[in-house]
Amino acid sequence: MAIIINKKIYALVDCNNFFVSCERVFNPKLRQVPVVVLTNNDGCIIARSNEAKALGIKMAEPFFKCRDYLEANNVKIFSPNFRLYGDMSHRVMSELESFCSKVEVYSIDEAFLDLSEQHINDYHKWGQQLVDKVYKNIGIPVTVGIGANRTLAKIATEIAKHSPEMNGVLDLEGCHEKKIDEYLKKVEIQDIWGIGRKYAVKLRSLGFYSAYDLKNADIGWIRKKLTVMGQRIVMELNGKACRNIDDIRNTKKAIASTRSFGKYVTTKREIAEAVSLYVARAVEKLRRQKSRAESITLYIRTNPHKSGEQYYSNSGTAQLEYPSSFTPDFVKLALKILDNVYVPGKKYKKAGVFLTGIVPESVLQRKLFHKYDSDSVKINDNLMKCLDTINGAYGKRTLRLASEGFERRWYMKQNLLSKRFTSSWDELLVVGG
DNA sequence: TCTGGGGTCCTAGGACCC
DNA sequence: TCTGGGGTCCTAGGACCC
Repeated sequence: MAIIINKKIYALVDCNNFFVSCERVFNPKLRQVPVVVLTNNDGCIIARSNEAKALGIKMAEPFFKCRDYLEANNVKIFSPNFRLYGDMSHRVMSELESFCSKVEVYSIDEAFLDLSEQHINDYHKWGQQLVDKVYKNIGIPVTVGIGANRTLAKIATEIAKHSPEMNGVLDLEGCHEKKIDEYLKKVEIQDIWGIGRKYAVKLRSLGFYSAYDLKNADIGWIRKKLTVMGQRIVMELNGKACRNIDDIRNTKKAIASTRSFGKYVTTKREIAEAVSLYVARAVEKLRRQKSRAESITLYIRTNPHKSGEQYYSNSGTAQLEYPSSFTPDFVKLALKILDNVYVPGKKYKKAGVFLTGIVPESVLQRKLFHKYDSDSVKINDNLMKCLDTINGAYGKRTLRLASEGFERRWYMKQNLLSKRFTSSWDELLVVGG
């Protein structure tokens, strides 16, 4: 009797130079010219068009260091427009659903498609159709890599991106094993998904330079050096499927809101304003995923890049008596922590809050010996619902806590922002205007 | 003058229990 | 001076991802 084992097969769809591509959709003048997008606060470069890459502009390069060079080469520069990118991402992901019933959104610009149960005769052709359709309907160029697991699909995408003759598609499953090995030999160790800078240094010092080298490593030994994560990578390079993406990614286990300040901040009052805003944002995310949280961590720090000044960073965590999603509960705690970690006389550059101990909204666990007043929780829930509704309809921060401040001189820099073409009536694209 | 933000998973080690 | 063994839970810290 034959035992049929369902063979796994995955595709990774990766948007090319995603943030740049989003800007280009609404501004055709940006095509064929070098374009970069910066991080918040116009700090570093996070996205580069191919033309910008060809100029030797590096990923994560601080903007102030290369500004002159960019301007001299007439590179178009943008502050990040995350509303626009989020919206475009959503459109791409919806389009992918017409190609596969199991789409795992992995990041703003990537999704894995589990093709194991799809009936596809020719994967390569299927991939090409996908690339064409997404570009035609949304205007975003994508690359598709296909393999026996997510690691190999990722590798296929990387190879396809650097091989123009592949036209954006590589199907490793359609290759003989020898051919796959040939590809793996060309993939450098630090380009494998899950091998970062530290591990790459370690592995190279031990004689592993390519994905092919790692594929043939002793698995027990790798486990000791790189934990089970490393073990799984080696198994996947050998064709087994064992790395999973958390299916329930939309309910997060931790929620953060952190930002650098647009300028140095010294007073506790200004930091308190920023912290109030970050808390408000984090708790809003918490409510959006229908959860409550029990503890909050706050950290503040000075500029770690500034030599000659003592770097200062400190954090504190505080617990509520029961899980909450009521913003003022967390603001109160955060400001109390701030009293403990704030040291006068320092130039602060960044602050952040993390919410942890997250539980579903419905599970309001009553802790013994603690006062839990269900009536006031109901009132607070309604108050927050009202606030979220108004902010949803009239724009974020229409209603906010007075503690967030009004001047906000610490707010991040965004000097080169493009318009919110897709999310603001005032900023729709004007044709022929 | 100017260096992002938001996540995940894993392990070691301490606290605590019987 | 001697000073068990085994389990669980929690947290901090380190690695990684985009």
